[in-house]
Amino acid sequence: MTYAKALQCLSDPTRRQVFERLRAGPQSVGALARGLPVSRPAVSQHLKVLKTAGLVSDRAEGARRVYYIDPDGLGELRQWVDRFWSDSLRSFKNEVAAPGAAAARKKP
Amino acid sequence: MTYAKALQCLSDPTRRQVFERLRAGPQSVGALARGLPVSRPAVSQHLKVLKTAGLVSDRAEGARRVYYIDPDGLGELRQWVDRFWSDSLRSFKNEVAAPGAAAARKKP
DNA sequence: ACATCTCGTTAGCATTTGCTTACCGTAAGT
DNA sequence: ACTTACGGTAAGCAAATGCTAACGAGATGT
Repeated sequence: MTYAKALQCLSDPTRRQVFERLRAGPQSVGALARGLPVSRPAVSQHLKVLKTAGLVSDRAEGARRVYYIDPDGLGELRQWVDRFWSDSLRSFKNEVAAPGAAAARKKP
Repeated sequence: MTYAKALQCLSDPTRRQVFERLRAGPQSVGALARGLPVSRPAVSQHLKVLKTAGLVSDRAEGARRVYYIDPDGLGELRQWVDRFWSDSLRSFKNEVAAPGAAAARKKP
């Protein structure tokens, strides 16, 4: 059920930008904010949400906090999408072959 | 860039419910609304959004419209998540091996 | 022709959400 | 001790978002 949180997190564009910037490697909050069009507190709030979704983790490094991507949350999302995609592809092939074959139609 | 729309679509819980109900097979709007805690127009609006994101398609069947999952939108999302997951897993392994090795630290 | 069923669209409303500005605690440097 | 750098949190606000109720259009059946 954690894929739901992951989806909601990654739905916001700027939050997704924050997340994608971490793809290059661990970074501090200030470094992230410097390359984004929003303020530093905004980035901090986004990181908080990303953390509660299990998408990132953080580690103290002196005065600054370094954030990095945590594969756990992304893994669950990946699993959900993968299963969904397999099922959908199968039922879609049946669909184009015999349209409405799987539908619950009252009056065919 | 369509994965962005897919993410925003699937972030809403009820919209995700609509989408997951189509997993079983093509269904009409009324049939979908009957099993959900929201009104029929709400379902109709959700389907509209899902359609513009390439996640579903529809076909006229007499007076009613039957919706079904379109693999295109989901496929792009899948691709994006897959790539992201591979990269993240790799950099995460490097991370636990040598913490901060990939980080851009000004003062090590 | 009339009534019925199905669905999309609009207007309006309540809630949520992302952002900024301020403030406060902690860590390092002098 | 004082100052500076870094980042989390709270308050407040403007914008986006999802919902319902009401209406209109097209197909089906009698």
